[in-house]
Amino acid sequence: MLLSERVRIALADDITSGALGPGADLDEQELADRFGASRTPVREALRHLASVGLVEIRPRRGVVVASLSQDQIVDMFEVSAEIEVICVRIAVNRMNMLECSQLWRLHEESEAMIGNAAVDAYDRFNYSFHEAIYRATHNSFLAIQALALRERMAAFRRAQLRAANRTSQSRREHEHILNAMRRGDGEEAARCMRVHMSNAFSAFGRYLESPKADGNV
Amino acid sequence: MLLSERVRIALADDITSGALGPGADLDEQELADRFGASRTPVREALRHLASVGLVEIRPRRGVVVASLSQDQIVDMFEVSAEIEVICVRIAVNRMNMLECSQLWRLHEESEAMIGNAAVDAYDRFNYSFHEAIYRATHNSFLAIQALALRERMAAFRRAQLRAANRTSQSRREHEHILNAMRRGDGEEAARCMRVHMSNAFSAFGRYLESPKADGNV
DNA sequence: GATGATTTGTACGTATGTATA
DNA sequence: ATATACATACGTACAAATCAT
Repeated sequence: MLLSERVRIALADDITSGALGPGADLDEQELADRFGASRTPVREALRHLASVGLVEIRPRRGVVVASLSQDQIVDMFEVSAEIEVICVRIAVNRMNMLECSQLWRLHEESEAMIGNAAVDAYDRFNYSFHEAIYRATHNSFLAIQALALRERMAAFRRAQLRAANRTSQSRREHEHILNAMRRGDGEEAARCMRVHMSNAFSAFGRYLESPKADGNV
Repeated sequence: MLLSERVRIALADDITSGALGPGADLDEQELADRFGASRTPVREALRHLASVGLVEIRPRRGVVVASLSQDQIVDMFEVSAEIEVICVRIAVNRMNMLECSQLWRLHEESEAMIGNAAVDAYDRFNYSFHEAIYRATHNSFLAIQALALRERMAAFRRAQLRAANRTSQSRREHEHILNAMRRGDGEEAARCMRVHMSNAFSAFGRYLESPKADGNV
């Protein structure tokens, strides 16, 4: 694999996991030293991260981890919800039995992950669950776009999961979605997904208000 | 402005305008000579174009203008249609009177651009028209995403407009959309937009079959 | 406001991996 | 299968701009 790819993946992990918080500046030379590389592949990795919105490049002034205003986050949540609704509606019409059963299996496995102790495990499951829906659309382009947006919002999603009882409620909502999907009721599945996303957003809002609402995240 | 930015914009124009066709290979040194720059900024421009999907980088094997399979194009059209539908539905709920009147003004100006003689002018109008709808959503993130996708599909959109009578039909469809929007009927506007996008796609399909259907575009 | 230090932007050379003969 | 040619990937050096003093 290319060195620039390795750097990019490592940095993306650090950002989406929260190890590198919003606003943290990313010195090219420092990163190069850390990865035992030169500045060239580091630069290419940073440019790529900028194109997917994880970092912000201020020409000749350095690169920082993207920090979004509340308005921007609200906008992203809205788009994210609409995309998820589209995906589930299309998936209902196109998924095959294997894909449907895989979704149920994932859902069943998630039963062991409810509760605030296993938020990280539930977060990973949640990622797989939604990704499975994306794939069930049989539209690769849509799946890639949806996945990219989810990746970009990883930090916020994790935050909302930590709200009180959110994991167990999230799992119940998943079940409603799956039941509608199994019946082939696309409109009902879409409605359930909309509710699911709306609740996630509300939980994120409560999270924002509790610790410190400084307007940026 | 940064040199790499200038190169990127120039190349993006060449690709979306069709001057550089799908599959054309983009030699770093050659481009560097053409722009009077070194390979470094050219490389960064190419990386950026790859991230928005306009070119394809095959590691250590060179960069070519992206050439999409028919399946990929179908997928993109589908996503594009869904995005447009979302935008118009949201726009109906959020646009103000100024934005509404601007849409109508644009629409009226387009009357002079129907017919196959003015396809380029109509294409530019069409871009502005849909962009105005994006902005009327008052969701910057959505507007940016929608615009990026439209840019990426610029070549295909131009192609479908050249189908017989497509401009005049397109304009009529715009009028239906605008009438529903003015009435504040989001669902009807969404339906009209879906029809509009579907017809554009059909026109593109006819275009694909006529000259040479080699599977790639 | 000027000057030095630091960091990015650009240029260029070398090495590595790919494709072709 | 081996070797050769080639373009890219990476490293290094310099130039230019920003910032700190």
